Amino acid sequence: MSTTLSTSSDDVVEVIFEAILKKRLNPGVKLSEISLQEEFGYSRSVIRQGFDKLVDSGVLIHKKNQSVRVACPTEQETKQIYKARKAIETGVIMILVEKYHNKQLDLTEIDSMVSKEKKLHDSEEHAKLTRLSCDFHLTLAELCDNKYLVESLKPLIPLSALAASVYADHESNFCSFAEHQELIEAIKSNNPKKASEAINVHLDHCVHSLNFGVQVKTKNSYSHIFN
Amino acid sequence: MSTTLSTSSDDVVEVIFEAILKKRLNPGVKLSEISLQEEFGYSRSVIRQGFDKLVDSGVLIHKKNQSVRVACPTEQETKQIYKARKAIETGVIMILVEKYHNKQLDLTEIDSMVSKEKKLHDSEEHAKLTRLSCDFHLTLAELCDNKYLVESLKPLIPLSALAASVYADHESNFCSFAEHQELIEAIKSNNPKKASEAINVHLDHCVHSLNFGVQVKTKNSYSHIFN
DNA sequence: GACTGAAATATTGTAAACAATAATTGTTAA
DNA sequence: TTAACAATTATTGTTTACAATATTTCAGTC
Repeated sequence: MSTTLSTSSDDVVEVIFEAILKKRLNPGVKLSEISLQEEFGYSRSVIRQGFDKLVDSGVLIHKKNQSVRVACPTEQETKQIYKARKAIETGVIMILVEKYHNKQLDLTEIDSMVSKEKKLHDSEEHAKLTRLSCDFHLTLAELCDNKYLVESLKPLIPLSALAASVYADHESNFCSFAEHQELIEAIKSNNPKKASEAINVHLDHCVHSLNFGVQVKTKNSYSHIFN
Repeated sequence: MSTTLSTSSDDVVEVIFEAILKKRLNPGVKLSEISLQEEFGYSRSVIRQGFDKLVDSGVLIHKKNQSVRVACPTEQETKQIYKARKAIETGVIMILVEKYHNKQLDLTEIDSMVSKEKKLHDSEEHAKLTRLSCDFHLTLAELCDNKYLVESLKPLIPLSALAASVYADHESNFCSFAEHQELIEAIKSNNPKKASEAINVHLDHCVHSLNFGVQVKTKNSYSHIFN
C-alpha cells in the first residue's frame, strides 16, 4: 500500500508478480523459501515476508507446513475473479468518465498504451501483449487517484493472468486491444452507460475466450525464472 | 484469504480488527511489537506477521524503523475509502439482486441483523450498533459467495470505522439501520436500479454525516485495550 | 515389479540473538 | 527557563538457530 515505505520484501513481491505476468511462473509451481534465498540474496525471513503478502492477495497458496505454490485458479474461482473485477472496474470506469468530463483526466498515457498494444498485436508478440493488457487495466485504476481502488484490483490482475495461462487456448485474442480502444472512446464520449457496458462486455469476453475443458498441467522447476 | 490455512498471526489480525471496531484502539495509537508480545503470548515474529498483514490492508501505518500506528484517515482518504466502497458494494448489491431473483439467496440472517440493529438503536447501545453496522456490510459481501469480492471490501470496513471515530460527531446516526432496511427491501423487490441507488445514497449519507472540521486527536496509551 | 513402512532428508514454524536506527533522557550552556 | 547536543534506552530490521512437520529415499515384503 502506498502509505507504506517499501521494504526489502516488496522486492520479492514485485519480482514474483513480474514473473507471473511474464509467464515465467506457471500455476501450481512450488516455491521454497531456502531455494529462493540464493536467487534474491535476501535471507529466508525476508523471502517469507514477501510470500506472506502474496498469499494474502491469493496469488500464492499456502497450506500449513508446506511450501507455497503459485495459485491455480479453478473454473469457479476464475469466474469469481472476473465477477469481482467487473464490480471494481465498472466503478473505475464510472469515476474516469466523470473525471474526463470535468477535464481532470489526462488520457495521453493510456492512449499510447493502446497504440503499443496494437503494434504488439500486429507483430504477434503475444507474451508482451498479454503483459501490456494487464498493465492497461491497472493503469485505468491508477488514473482514478484512489489507492484503495488500486489495491483492490491489484491482486486480481495476476490472478487473471494465471487463469489465462491455464485455460486460454490461444492467448493472442484473450484480452482484446480493440475493446480497450472502444473503452477509451466510451470514456471520451462522456457516456457512462456506454462505458459501463464496454467494460462489462470486455471482461465477459475475456472469460468466454477461456476453455475450461483443458487438463490442468503444473510445472515444478524454477530455474532461470526471475532473470 | 480463505484459501490459506489460518495461522497464529491471523489471531493478531483478528484481535486488532476487533479492537478497532470496538473503538478500543483509536486512530494514531502506536503499537510496539515487544509490548504486544506479552499481551498475546506469541513471539515477536508472529506479532510482526500480523502487523504486516494489517499494514498491507492500510489499517496500520508503518514507516521504516518506526512503530506501526493505527491509521488515521485524512479527509481525502476517507472520501477515497467511500468511493472505493461504492464501487465494490454496488457490485455486491447487483449480484445479490440477481441471486435473490434466481431464488439462490437466503436473507434470513441479514434480516435478523437489521432487526438487531434496530434494537440496539432503540436501546442506545451505540458502540455495539457501530460494530453491527460494519458486520452488516461485510455480510452482504459474503452472501455473494465470492471470496475475492469479500477480500476487496474487508480492509475498507475497519478503515471506515476509523474514519468515523475521528470525524463523527454523534455516532448514533452515522450508519443508519433504517437505510439498511431499505437496502434489503430493494434487493427483495428485484429492482436493480433502486438497489443500486439505495447503496450509493446510503454510503453518501455516511460520508456526509462526518464533520471534517474537527481537530484530529490521537491517543497514545494502550493499556486495557484488548480485553 | 509394485506396495508398505521406516529412516533420512528437506522444509517450514517459531523463537531468540544481534545489528541498525529511532526515541528518550539527561547534561550543559546561553 | 529554554535550547542544543550527547549519552542512553528502546524499538525495529535482519539473520541465525532450533523444533516441528512434511517429503523423499530406500529397504523389505508380497
